[in-house]
Amino acid sequence: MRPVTIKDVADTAGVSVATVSRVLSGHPSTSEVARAAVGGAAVKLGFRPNAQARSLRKTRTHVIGLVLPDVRNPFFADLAQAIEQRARDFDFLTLFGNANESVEQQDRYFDVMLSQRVDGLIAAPQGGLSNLREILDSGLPTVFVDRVVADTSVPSVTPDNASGIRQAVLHLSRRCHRRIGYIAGPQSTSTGRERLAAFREALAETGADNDPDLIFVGDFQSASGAAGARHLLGLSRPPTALLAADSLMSIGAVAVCNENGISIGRDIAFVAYDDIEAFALLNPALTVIAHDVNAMGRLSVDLLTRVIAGERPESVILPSRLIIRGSTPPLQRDAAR
Amino acid sequence: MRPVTIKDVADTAGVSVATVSRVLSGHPSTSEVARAAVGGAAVKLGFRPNAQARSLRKTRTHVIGLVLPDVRNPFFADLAQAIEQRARDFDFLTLFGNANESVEQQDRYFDVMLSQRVDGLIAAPQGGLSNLREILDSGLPTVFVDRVVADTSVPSVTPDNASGIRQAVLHLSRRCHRRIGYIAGPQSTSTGRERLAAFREALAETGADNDPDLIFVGDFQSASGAAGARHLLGLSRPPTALLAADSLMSIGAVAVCNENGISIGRDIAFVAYDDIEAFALLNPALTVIAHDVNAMGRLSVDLLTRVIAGERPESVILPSRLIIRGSTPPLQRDAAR
DNA sequence: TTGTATGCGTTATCAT
DNA sequence: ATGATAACGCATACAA
Repeated sequence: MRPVTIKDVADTAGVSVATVSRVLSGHPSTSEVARAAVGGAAVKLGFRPNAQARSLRKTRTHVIGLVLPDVRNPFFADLAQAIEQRARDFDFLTLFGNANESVEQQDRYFDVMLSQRVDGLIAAPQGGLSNLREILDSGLPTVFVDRVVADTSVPSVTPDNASGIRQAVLHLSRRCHRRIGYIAGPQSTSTGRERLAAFREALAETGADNDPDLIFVGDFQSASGAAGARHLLGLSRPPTALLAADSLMSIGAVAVCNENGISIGRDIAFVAYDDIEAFALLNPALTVIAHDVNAMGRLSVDLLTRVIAGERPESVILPSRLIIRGSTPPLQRDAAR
Repeated sequence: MRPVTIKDVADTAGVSVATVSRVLSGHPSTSEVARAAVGGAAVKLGFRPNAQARSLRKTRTHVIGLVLPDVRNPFFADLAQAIEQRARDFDFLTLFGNANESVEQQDRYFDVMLSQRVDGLIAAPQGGLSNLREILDSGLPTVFVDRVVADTSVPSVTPDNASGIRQAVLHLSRRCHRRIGYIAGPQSTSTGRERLAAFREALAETGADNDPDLIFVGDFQSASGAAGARHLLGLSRPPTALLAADSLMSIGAVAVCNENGISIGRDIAFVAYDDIEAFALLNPALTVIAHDVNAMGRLSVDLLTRVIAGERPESVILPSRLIIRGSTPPLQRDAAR
């Protein structure tokens, strides 16, 4: 079953390949009869232009690459959806790579994107500059989303990590919590680092306990959230409130609280990062640090199109918003601890 | 910044393009000196083979297409992850298309996959045969996953929908529920149809109320789950148990129960389709119809590789398992209704 | 308006 | 083992 080529169409339409090409790409210099003949032949033969051949000839592929750390993380799934939809507006196909929170897989996808000659790249990177060297050297238009790599001039769209964490800690502080357990993200990511730094600053600002034991560094996966909760709850002086740096770790942590019969909202306060739909269903519902994921996706595509056009757009920081729900009631008798 | 080609490498290595190609593709007929020279030049210039040109020349692209209905649905996100990881084992890159539960977008992605000349296609289709005509006619190796299209000879990997629903209804029946509200999936999908049919059969088998009002047809999105719950709870004779045909609709339905102060487990029983992590966190945790999503993903890739190899593998149906949790306690005083 | 011919970057055939 | 060259499918400069 040999694929149908432009030559086959030309033969059955009784014209040259050049005419077929012109008709199919909407070139103005085509006669009515040619359009009819070519159109008919193309439909009859079920012709599909070969994208490889086309983008070999032209310089552009009309494909953008998207490298994200983890599709199973609802935040990134939503982001992928938003980016893909927006890319569609610009007639870009999104080639999606899931790095699975692994630097090796991320690097492999960067390689693939280069080989596929994508017109641009949107990535939520991890690790340092080293593995991105080739991408940046190649001149491939690139935009970072959610996460960034320091010491690059790559435009980015990121959440206001510092503000989000600060709002959460201030809120807990107003609820009289002084021992706040923090399940941090991996320090190989900018979000992991920024959120942890913001947490420490907020601790200082509010005068809450700055106890190293109260900080557990996870890896943005639910298992590490569970491990973090186990560590924190097992402390001789356990925290009265928990704050986790992403949704997956929050899920793991909540599961551990449930297993141990520790009632969120009554025995312990809880704030999660990222507002995923299921968090509102919990009883009590979870207080979260929320973002406009859709805007984040749209903006990253918009920035990328401008980079492709040769501009150097400014990076964007999107506001974080604390949504207060039942998991962080005013601290009562627990304060005695 | 013109991309580096094999010609550039040949020039700086002082050999012909043929030799460069042979060295780079590991052809045995190469000398040690040639390997060294080419390798050095390639690294020095940061050469990336052009995948377009390569797959234009060869017949294979080493890319498989994956068309799924909705990345935001955790079931499909997990499935995408599993498929991608397995595809990697076969050195296949996964080109991902998100149909957004829309037939038009699905069709557009089918088109794209054809144009990109993917080596194979895995899809969870919706709608009828019509829009798949071209794919099947083209001879593109294809496998269906989760959903199927009737009257095709496309191998598939699907969950045992009938068994899953039947187990759930029998379980509720044993818990003495006789009025079970069902939030069905769209009848344009095989899963939507099969699950609804199974529900009706199970109703007959258990002798539970077969009241048309107790069936609400949604679209697999959370908003329709909410609408369904509102409809069912507003009935003059409301159900004592709710069953929703996917995780997103379950989320919407649970949210509505919460809003209306209807306590799941106490005021109403609830069974959700698909075992997503957050469902175990709810209080009480949700009873679910679960599947081995990872196996489903792996198997679909395995089947596809066999189709690509020219075989005609048998379709696979994976077992459904009912995981009983707190949301479906024995019916007590509510039975009076 | 249409056709001929060339080139995009790579692989493979055929000599050497 | 290596080099020259044709071919993959398409778009376009140039001629007609």
